[in-house]
Amino acid sequence: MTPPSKSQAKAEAKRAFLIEQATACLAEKGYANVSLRDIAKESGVSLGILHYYFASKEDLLLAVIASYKERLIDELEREVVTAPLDSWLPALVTVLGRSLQEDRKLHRLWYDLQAQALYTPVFLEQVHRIRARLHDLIVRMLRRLQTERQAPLAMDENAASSIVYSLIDGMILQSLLDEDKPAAEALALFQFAVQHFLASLFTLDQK
Amino acid sequence: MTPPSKSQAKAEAKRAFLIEQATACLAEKGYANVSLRDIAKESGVSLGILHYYFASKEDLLLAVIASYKERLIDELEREVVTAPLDSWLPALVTVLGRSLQEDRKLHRLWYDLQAQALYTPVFLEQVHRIRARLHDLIVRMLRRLQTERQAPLAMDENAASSIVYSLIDGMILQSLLDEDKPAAEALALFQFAVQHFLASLFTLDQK
DNA sequence: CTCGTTTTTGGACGATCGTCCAATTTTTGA
DNA sequence: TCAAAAATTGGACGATCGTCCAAAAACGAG
Repeated sequence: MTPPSKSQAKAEAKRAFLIEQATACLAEKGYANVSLRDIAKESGVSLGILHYYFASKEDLLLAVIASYKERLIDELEREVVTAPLDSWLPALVTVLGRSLQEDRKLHRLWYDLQAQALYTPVFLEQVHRIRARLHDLIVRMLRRLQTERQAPLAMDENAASSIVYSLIDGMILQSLLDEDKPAAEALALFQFAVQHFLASLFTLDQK
Repeated sequence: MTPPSKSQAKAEAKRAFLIEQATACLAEKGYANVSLRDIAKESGVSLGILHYYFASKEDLLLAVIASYKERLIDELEREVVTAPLDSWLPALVTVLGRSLQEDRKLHRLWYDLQAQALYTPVFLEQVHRIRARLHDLIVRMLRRLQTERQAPLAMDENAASSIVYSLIDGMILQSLLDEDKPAAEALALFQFAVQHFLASLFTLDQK
C-alpha cells in the first residue's frame, strides 16, 4: 500500500466525522447562528482542530453541503432502481413521506443552505450539483412511468421534471413552515399531490 | 386633531423610510451578512437612529418582513379583482412573470427570510401571515376559475390551493437558483406549468 | 425669542466572531 | 527505542457585532 494510505484514511475519517457533527450543529441552529466554536464544542474537539482539517469556515460549510443530501438521495435512488416493478411508486412516496417526518431538521437546513447559496456564489455551485442529481432522479422516474403506462408524457421531459421538482420542493417547505399542522395530514396532502400531479403529466391540458 | 398627530405622522414616515432602506440592504446582502451599520450607512443616518426607531435588530427585521410583500400582494389582488373577466388569468400569470424578472432580489430575500423563520419562532409568525394572504388569494382565484368553467375542482379547495402555492413557490426558487438560464425560457416554463396545473385541478386522476 | 421636547449624533462597551500560532501531546516509521 | 511527523491544545489577535448612552442639534409651542 502507498505510504500515506493509512494516515490518509484516518484523516479522512476524522474529516468525515467533523463534517457530520457540523451538519448536526447547523441543522440545529441554522447557518446564520452557528459558530465554529459551537461546532468544535459539539464535536468534543478544540477550536484549532477545525482549521487544521478545513482551511476556513467557508471550506467546512462547502464540505457540509457537498456531503449533505447523499444519504437521502442514495436511499431514493435505491428505491427507484430496486423496488418491485408494481409498487415502486407508492414505495417512493412512502420514503419521501417518512423523510419528511424524520429528517425535518435536515430538510430545514437544506432550505437554509439554498437561501445562503443565493448570496454566496461558491455555495451555489454545490447546491446546483445536488439539485442536478435530484433532477436526474426525477427524469429516470418519469421514464419508468412512461414505460409502465406505455404512454408518452404530455410535455417535454425536462419541463416535466422541473415541475415535479418544484412541486415537491414547495410542499416540503410548506410542511416545514406549518409545524403545528398534524404530521399525518401534511403527509396525506403531500402524497396526494404527488400522485395527482404525476397522473396529470400524462393528460393534455385543454386550455 | 389629536396633539401627537403631526409628530406621530412624521415619525411613522421616517420609520417607513428606514424599513424600506433596510429591505433594500437585506435584499442585497442577505440576512446572515447584513449589519445594522450597513443599514444605517445605506440610509444616510447614524447607527443610534436605528435603535431610536426600533427596539432591537430583531424588531427592525420583523417590521421588514411585515411590510415586505405588501406591494406584490396588493398588485396581485388588484389583478384578480379588477382584470377583465375573460383575460384575468393570463394577466395574472403575466404579472407573476414580470415580478419574477424585475423583483428577483426581493424574491431572494423572501426565501432567505422564510429559511430564517424556520429557526426564529418570532419571525415564523409574520411569515405565516404573508403566506396566509397568498393562500387566500389563491383560493379566491380557484373559486373564480370554478365559476368560469362551471365545473367543480377535482379535490378539496384547501388542498388545491396548498398545491398551487407549493408549485409556484418551488418554481420561483428554481428560477432564482438557475440564474444563468435565459429569463425567457424560465418564464415560459413557469407560465406553462401554472396553466397546465390549473387545468389538471379540474380533471380526476385515474389510478 | 425661549425653553422643554424630540431627534440625532458619535463613540464606548462587552461579547463574539474567524483566524492564526506557538507549544504540547500523540502517533508513526525505521 | 527514539526522533520525525502528525494531531491537538488553548489562548491571543484584530475585526465586527448589537446595544447603549450622554451630549449636541433641531424642533415646536407659548
